[in-house]
Amino acid sequence: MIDLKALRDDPDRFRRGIARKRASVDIEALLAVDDQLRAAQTQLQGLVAEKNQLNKSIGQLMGRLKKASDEEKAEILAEKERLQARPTEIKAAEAELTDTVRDLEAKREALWLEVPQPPDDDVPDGASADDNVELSRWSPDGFDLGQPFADQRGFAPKTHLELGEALGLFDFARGTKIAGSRSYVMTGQGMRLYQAVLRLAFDTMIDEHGFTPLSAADLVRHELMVGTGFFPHGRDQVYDIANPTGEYGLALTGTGEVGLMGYHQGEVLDESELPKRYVTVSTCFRREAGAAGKDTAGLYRVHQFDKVEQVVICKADEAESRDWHRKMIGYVEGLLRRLELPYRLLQCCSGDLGPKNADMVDIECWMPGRGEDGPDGRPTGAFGETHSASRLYDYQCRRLNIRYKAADTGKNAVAHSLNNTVAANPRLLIPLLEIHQQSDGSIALPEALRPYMGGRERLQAE
RNA sequence: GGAGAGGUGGCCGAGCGGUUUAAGGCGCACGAUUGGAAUUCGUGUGGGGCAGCAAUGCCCUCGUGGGUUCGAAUCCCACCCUCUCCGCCA
Repeated sequence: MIDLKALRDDPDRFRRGIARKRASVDIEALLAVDDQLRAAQTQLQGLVAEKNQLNKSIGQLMGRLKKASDEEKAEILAEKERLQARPTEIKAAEAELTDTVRDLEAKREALWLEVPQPPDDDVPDGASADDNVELSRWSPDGFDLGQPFADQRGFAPKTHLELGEALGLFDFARGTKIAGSRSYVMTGQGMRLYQAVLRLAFDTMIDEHGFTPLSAADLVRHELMVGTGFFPHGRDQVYDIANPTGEYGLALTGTGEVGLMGYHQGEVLDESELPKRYVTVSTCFRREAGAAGKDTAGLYRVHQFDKVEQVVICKADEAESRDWHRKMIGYVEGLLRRLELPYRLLQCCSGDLGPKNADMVDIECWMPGRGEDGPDGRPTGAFGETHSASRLYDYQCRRLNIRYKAADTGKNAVAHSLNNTVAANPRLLIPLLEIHQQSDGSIALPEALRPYMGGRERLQAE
């Protein structure tokens, strides 16, 4: 939700933002409704003020009634009759105006919610993910992203599906018995690896980066889904449990961000408490509506998964927001390096940002078993998105009503928020298995994971 | 699931149709007193919105929404939420 005052002051900035995001939102209609609404409000308030004044007089008059003599009482009551004529008159006009105001408020709200956060000026312009810009890439010693896997390692890579089946790490056939398409069972050392990656990611955020671990609910009120910006747009991606008795139901969250941001919903924090840095590991649920037939095989796109997520709530300062964004991306880079996984940073273009973001950087890991098939009928490898770092400024905190008392002015200000994946499984297991596979079909485990794997150095058929 | 209690400002708490622009207290801020402090005294102290260059004025807000009334924290209806006890339960 954008700042309406900012829109009034500089509508052009928002017009540009809408064009850059390839959105179609009627700013002119919003501005017009806003003008009408404020005029009506002013008029209504004048009427109510007059009514209140008169009623106050009546109140004072009636206060004298108790001590009054009989003839004074008659006078007072007659005076009251006379005085209450005008308030009665105002009431009728007021009712009509109130309807107008409510109607305009609803219209304004609907248009207002549609206005996306303008992308930052340094976000490259573009229509879709195809226009995203690679910022950097990294790969561990001994792996060259410019060379085919087979050429540098001396054998053709297997896909994570083939590896997992051979090593007994997961089971799709039985998974679908339990939960239908896009479901899976992590088995044996596969389940252990799954947890090892999450634990490494989680512990690193706490011990090395000072984040506060939280466990908030994954089943949350609709109100919070609206506040975090996943409702109403995106509702079709959510497993939603309508409440048969009340206005609000519950929904299963698609990311830990929802619970973490909901923690401070409606609060006024003190500036000295900021920044708030939270990390959680949560189960995420996504319908993947509209993705039918896409990435159906394997662990890439599933309905239920687990994710370590980081969130920062900081003061309303662009430089500080930008600084946190870099840091939060840096934490992930550190983790991926420790996991010895080749990756690249991708600057999302304006058209790929979504309504909430001023800026978004995706991190993609190299997955040798993904991508188009080569001449030998085997996949040639491709980058696949594993992380997404969002910078939202005050857009989300305004919806959630998360504010803080500014130390210098003493005024309340809407805070800024950011979020980024730390590790999402099972997807991150794809590059992990595919990159670290050996010619004998075993998986060499990066050193950082070994303590979480009972000291094992590799996974092999047992 | 059964039974009951309750939602008032940062917190505690009074009010139960009109002199309430929500008493009183605590906390907090500023000021006075003091050599400095404690004490004491004084002043101020929620949020949202509209108008205005501003000072300021006004409107809304006593869980939420509706109703009765000239007038609602107070009366009526519906809903939401919280707590306690019993039952069930990882």
